[in-house]
Amino acid sequence: MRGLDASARSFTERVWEIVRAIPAGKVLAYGDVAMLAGDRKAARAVGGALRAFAGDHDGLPWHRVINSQGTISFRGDLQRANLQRVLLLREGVVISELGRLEMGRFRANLRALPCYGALDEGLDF
DNA sequence: GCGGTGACACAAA
DNA sequence: ATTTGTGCCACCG
Repeated sequence: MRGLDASARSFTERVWEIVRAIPAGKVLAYGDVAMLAGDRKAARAVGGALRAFAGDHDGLPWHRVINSQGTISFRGDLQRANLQRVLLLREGVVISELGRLEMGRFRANLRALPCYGALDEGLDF
């Protein structure tokens, strides 16, 4: 297996590393990040990891992470949602008027990203 | 250690 | 296609 050592860093740090590796113009679902981070079911915690980042050092393309339905998660923060939409459009990501994008076309290649033992859970992709 | 919280996912209705 | 309910996890009091 090509999984890295998950215990090397905290879940949050793993999330940051993975998100940092998402190429411009591509996106990933929270669930995808969770899987790569080694926890298939921790999609929700991924949001927390990015929340914790809020405002910190730039360089983390947090806007490239959306929900599995191909839409931006509002969760009450319209400010952030708008910014995220603009940043994605700026990278060439096509978003419909309903705020949805084609995952099949803009989803980043999982095999090209850091992976923390996701395969141990019997998953493959 | 326990219980709430939240940028989620998925199945069911 | 939409709306609910339920499961799951890391963080923070």
